[in-house]
Amino acid sequence: MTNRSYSITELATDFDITTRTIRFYEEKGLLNPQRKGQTRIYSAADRIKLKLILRGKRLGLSLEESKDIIEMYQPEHDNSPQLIKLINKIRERKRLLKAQLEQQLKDLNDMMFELDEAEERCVEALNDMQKKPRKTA
Amino acid sequence: MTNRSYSITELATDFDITTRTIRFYEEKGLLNPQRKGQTRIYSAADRIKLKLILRGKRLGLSLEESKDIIEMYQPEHDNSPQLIKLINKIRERKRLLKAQLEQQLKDLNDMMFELDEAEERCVEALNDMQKKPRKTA
DNA sequence: TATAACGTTGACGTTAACGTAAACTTTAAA
DNA sequence: TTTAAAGTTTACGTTAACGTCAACGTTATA
Repeated sequence: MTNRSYSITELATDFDITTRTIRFYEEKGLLNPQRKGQTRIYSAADRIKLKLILRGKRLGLSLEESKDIIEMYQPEHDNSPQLIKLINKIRERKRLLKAQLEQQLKDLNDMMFELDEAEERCVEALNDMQKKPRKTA
Repeated sequence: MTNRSYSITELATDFDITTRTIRFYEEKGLLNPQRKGQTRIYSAADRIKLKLILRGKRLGLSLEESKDIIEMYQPEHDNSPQLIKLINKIRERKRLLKAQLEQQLKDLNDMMFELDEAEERCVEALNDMQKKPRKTA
């Protein structure tokens, strides 16, 4: 299933990006669609790769990092030393992601708290202005 | 307390950034340290602003957005319409941050899960290679 | 007094991630 | 058969967030 193929504009509208962006990702080696003549034909796998790239972006990864991660999903496991290196790479990446998320959670909590405080201060200032009649001294 | 002041290199080493970066933030209107002659003198408040900027960066905010947020903390609440606008701005920002975090949490969970799978596949492939003697056909 | 150590202001350079425009081909429909 | 809709390559432009000089001023200390 999901063995259909996609045109470049189809993917672009699906993911709300431009065709230029998709071609750019190919330029950078993140995608390698088949060709029918000149025209690019995207498979279901290509579509998934695109999804991975965009997800990476949302997480603050660079295209290079996303490329790295994509390559982890399709190991050319020729020999065991290569496999071991890949496993370590995956584990390291997981560590990085985890640390990053924990920091972001903390940052976001702090920021939310401070925005709450700021809002409160504003509301109180408003109330004070409503009580006291004028101050247009 | 914390009423001491800081030199630019002091702040730079504290936050592990360059002095150029700090001056750049000033250029963009995010900081406005006092001067003693030509030399910049940073207050505790300036230091906090810097912290806010860097936290914003970690959360994926642009400098413009961080600037916006910083301005929320120090309202020039001249009149109530202004205050009301600020309150709405704060609430909108909170909504944005919340939505963003939820997406990131989901993205990160997904990615972790998939990396776990990838790792497992690798480990299994390794085991298979260890059992079977050779395949150097 | 000279020579570091730290500060300053330009001003041009760099990188990532695309945007934009020109010039061209292929396919399908009027 | 022309024209419109998608596709292509090539190449230069753009923006954010700094990096990297160069040229200069101010302490302070050997």
